[in-house]
Amino acid sequence: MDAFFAAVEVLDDPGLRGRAVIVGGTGRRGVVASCSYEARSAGVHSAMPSAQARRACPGAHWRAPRHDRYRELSDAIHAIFHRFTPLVEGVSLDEAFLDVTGARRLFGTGPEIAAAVRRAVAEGVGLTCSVGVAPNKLLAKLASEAAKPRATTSGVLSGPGVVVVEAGHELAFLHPLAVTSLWGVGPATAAKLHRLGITTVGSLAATPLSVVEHALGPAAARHLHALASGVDDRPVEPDRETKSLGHEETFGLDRWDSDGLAADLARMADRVATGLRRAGLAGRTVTVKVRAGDFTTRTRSRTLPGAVDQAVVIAETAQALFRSVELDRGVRLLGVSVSSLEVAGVEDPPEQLRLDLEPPSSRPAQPPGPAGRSARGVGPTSGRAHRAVPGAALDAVRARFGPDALRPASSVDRPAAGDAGPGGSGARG
DNA sequence: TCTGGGGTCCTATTCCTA
DNA sequence: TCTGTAGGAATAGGACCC
Repeated sequence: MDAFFAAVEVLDDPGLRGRAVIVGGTGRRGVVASCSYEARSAGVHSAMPSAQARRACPGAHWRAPRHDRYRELSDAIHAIFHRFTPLVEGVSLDEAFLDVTGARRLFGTGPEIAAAVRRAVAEGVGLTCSVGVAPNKLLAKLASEAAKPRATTSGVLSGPGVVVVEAGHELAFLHPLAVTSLWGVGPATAAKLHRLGITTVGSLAATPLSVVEHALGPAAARHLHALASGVDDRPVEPDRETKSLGHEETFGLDRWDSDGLAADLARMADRVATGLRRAGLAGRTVTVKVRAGDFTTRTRSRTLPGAVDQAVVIAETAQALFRSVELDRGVRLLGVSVSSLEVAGVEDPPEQLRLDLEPPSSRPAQPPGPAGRSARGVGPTSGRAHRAVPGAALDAVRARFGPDALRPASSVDRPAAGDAGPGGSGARG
C-alpha cells in the first residue's frame, strides 16, 4: 500500500487530499509512523522524530495513529488478495506477498493479475497500492518499491503502479540499485559494506563471498550475497507462526519511580496476557526491556518451567527481572514480552484466580524448579502452565463491562501509563 | 530538548549437564 | 570422586523490518 496510514487518514477525511499529512506521535518523544507523499516532498520520512518533522514541514496536518482502523482496512485488503490466491503472506498491515503461480490459468499473466489486484483494492477500499511482479520475493519487493509514487523536492511524481521484472532481466534490474535496497541491509550493515567499497547490489555480488563473510559473519554474508545475485528461494508462507508477543511504552519523561514502574509492568503484563489468550497462545520465556535515559537498552529474560498466559505470573516474573536492572540513568522505555510460544492447551486443570500481585514471601512455598535454574531466584517457578480459566474469566468480564472493568489493583488510583504518558500522549487511569 | 512500537532473526556468551 | 570437555539451552544484545 502507498503511504498506508496517511492514505487511510485521507480516505476518512477527504479534505486532506493533496495535503501534507503526517501520522505519528505528537508528544515530545513521538516519531513519524507514516506520511503522505506531499509531506515526503518536504523531507519528512517514516521514523523521523516528530520534532524534526514539524520543523521540516510546519504546515503539515498531524493525525494520531489509529491502528484498529488500519487493521480493519488491512483485513479487507487481505480478503481481496485471497480472491486471487490462497498463498498470501502478510508481511505487515500494508504489505503482502502473493504467490500467483497457480492462479494464472484463472486470472491471466502475472502483470494482468497485478493490474486486477490494484483495481480490486481501489474499488473495494478506495486505496491505491503498488505491485511488483517477479520470480521471487526479493525482486517482487524491490519491483513494488519501483512502482510507487516518488516524492521530489519539486513535487510528487506518480509511479507506474506495476513494475514487472521479467525472467532473464533480474540482474539488470537488481545490480544498479543501492546495496541498502536489499532486505536486511540497514545502517550498520551498510556502513560495514561501504568500508569495503560496496555501495551497489552489483558491487556486492562481484565481491568474493569470503571478503563479505569477514565483514558480516557467515550467515548474513551468505544470505546477502545470494540476494545480490538474484537468488532468493524463500517461499511465500501463508501461515507464519507468531514467535513472540509483547508491549512496550516510551515515557514522555525519564522515570525513576521503581514502584510506579513495577505497577506499569503489571499493566503491560496484563495487556500481553490478554493478547496471548486472544491468540490462543501461551509462552515460557518472559523478557523485560528497559531503555535508559541515555538510550542504552537492557533486556533480562527468564524461561519458566511451563507456558503461561496469566497476567499475574507474567507480571511477577517481569517485576523480578526488572528489580535486577540498575536504574541509575532513569527509565525512558519499559516493555514486557513473552516468547517460546505454544498453542495454549485446555487440558490443564484450572487454577484459583488471583486478582493481584502479592509479595512472593507471603505466598505458599512454590514447588522446587529443576535443579540449578530455580536457584538463580528470579520470579515464580511453578511446575506447570498457568493458563486458560482465570484469564478467560477476566476476558469475559471485560467483554461484558469494558476493557477497564478489571485492572491490576496496583495500577488503580494512579495514572495508567506513567507521569507523562507513553509518547507524551497523556495519562489514563 | 533526535531516536515509537511490534515484531524476527542472528551472534556471542554463559550456564548446565552428561 | 574429581576434572575437563562438548553440546545444548538459556540469556543478552543488536540489527533490521514496516
